[in-house]
Amino acid sequence: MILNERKIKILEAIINDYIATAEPIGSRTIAKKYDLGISSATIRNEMSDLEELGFIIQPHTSSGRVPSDRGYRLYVDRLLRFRELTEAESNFLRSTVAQNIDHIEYLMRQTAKALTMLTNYTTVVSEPKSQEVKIKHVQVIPFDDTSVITVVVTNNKVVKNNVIKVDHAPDTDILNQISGIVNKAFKEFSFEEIVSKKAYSQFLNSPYGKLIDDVFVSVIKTVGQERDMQVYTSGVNNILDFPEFSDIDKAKSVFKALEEKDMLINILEGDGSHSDFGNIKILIGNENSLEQLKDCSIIKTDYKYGENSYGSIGIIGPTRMNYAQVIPVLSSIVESINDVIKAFSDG
Amino acid sequence: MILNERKIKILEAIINDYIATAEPIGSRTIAKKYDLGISSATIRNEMSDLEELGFIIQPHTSSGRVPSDRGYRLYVDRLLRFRELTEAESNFLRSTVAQNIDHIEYLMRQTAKALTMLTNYTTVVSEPKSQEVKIKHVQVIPFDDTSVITVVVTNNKVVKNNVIKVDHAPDTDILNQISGIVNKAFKEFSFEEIVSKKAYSQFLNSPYGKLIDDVFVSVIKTVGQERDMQVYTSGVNNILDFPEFSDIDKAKSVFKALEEKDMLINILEGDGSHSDFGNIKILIGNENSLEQLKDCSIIKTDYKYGENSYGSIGIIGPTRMNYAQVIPVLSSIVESINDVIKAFSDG
DNA sequence: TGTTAGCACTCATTAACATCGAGTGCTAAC
DNA sequence: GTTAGCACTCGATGTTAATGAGTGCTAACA
Repeated sequence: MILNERKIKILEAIINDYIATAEPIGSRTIAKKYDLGISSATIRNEMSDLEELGFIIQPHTSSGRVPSDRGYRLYVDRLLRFRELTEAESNFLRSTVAQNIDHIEYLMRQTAKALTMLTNYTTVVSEPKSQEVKIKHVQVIPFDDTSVITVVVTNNKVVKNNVIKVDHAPDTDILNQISGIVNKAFKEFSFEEIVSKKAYSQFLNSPYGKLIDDVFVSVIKTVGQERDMQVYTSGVNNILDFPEFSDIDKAKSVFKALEEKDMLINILEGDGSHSDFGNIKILIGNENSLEQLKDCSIIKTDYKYGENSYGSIGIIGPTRMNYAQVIPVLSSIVESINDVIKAFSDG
Repeated sequence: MILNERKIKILEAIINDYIATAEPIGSRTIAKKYDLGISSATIRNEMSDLEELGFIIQPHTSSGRVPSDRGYRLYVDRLLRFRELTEAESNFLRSTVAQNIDHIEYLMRQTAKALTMLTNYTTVVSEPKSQEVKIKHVQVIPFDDTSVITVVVTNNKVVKNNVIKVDHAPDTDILNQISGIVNKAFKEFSFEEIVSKKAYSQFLNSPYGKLIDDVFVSVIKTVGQERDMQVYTSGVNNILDFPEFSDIDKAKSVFKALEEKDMLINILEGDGSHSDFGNIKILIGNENSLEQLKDCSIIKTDYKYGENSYGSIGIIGPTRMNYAQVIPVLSSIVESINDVIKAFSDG
């Protein structure tokens, strides 16, 4: 059986309609609504074929048809025509990025918020990470009599900090010297040499040996820490607005997947064998590895922030999500981030 | 009509039962389950009185009774007997606090998580804020050729940072000097004098005048910024586990209230005229000012973190939440925070 | 006078059943 | 190959009756 032009037209009609209404579509509806020049009976025959080919599904005998994952896949691969962003939408995204480009945390949060606002789906944004995290600078800062704070800046422009307890906090000058020692060590020695304390053993017996050791340990801990990988979500509750999740248990299962940081990272980093549009990857329904998201699609991509450092952005909605709109929106904001970051870096 | 001992016993039975089952309670159930030595008919009469007094409500003629907000209020004020925490629970809370005491962000997140784990309700934790935010220390840190990072530590041990663009980034020594200037200014001048640039006008014409000005502006912005007030939530989706929110619209309305940061701050800071137990405040149903949370109760308190700096913790559940358990749990974790912070500060 | 057994009554819930209508597959004619 | 026509399916909707948990009231009792 061949997938001729007419079958594709019908499939497209079904998908477009289903995206808009979330209701199974019958042959008569198509015959009336789309001017295909054929009768409902003919459409009926074609639909029967489309079902056999696996592109549509009949929830029960005597109901209309609903697109299958495979149907959406064909639609996304071959039929999709993007909806252009309006001037206002572009400006909104661009200014969101521009206003927050100097602060990665705000940028992630506001990006998530903006995407949710424009799409009404759920957005997930992960912190930029490089293959190899490099320490750009460490600074030890005084806090009070018995504690100092170490601040670590990494090559992905992420700033982390930790409090260190001391018997008696040294003054700023001493702390600056210690900072100098630490920075020098991170420049001149390998990570292993630092972990083994070889890189700074000579300082261990100095009056501030204990503090210096504490600072190194704290920095290593901070950088190596998994608990630190931030992921922001926005619009999780929008799930409840879609009729496919009006069954509370289905909604719960999606929520479960979206509430654990590990799961979210999984979603964003999970395979997605090939890129669908430019750098954008699309996972439809069961293409996704998470059982809980089998009724969802994920549209995701990476953004660059800092040298060699990439974070991810994903938009999650029901499989019948509005691909034609979401992809340009996502594409646009990533373009903005890359542009603005570049302009920012160039001064 | 007087609220005698027997009526109170019956009310208590109704509330305990309703907290456990979420089902309206009838007179026969009470007669059978609780050995009050009176027949269901007598209980019926008493229940009728209790309804007239406003402590219980009949959802419809011929159904059992359900506690009203006023009923819960009486229960909380006069009848509540706390459930002691087990050794394991105490240890869990204490170690959660101890492991994160050096980092306010983790502390907030893990506190929220731990409370949700023990109670199965929703937890909200807000960042510590002092009446007056004081700047403990400012440090300017090198990043790359065209940007430096300012790190601001405030008296509530919160660390904030901002990227500043420069034409050509000075070396660490110069940045340390600049940090020195800034810190000195914040020590010796009033906030107004800094905002008006009077405090550092003498430096504005030096080679690094532009950068110095940028740093001051950035610090002021950082400290004054409302967008920065962090609030963490945990277990929001647990709402769906309670039958009172199996109506998806009711759940949505609660979610709405819990998804906006402003709302959450509102919840945590909202009045709550008097403290119910020690420093713990309880808002039952409509006692809460948010319409969306009229079917919820909020149990909240403050914790101290850093000098004169307080954050809030709130636990939100249905009005029939397990007050007897939640209050000791909340009480315990705050005690832990205060203890551990104290031990930590004392060295 | 307070308590209680008894009884009529209420009303949400559930099940059984009929009806409706959107949609199908199949057949026969064009 | 297309289509009109028709019998059939099945979810959705509505009606009715039965069930049972619960009430309020009354009259008798201690």
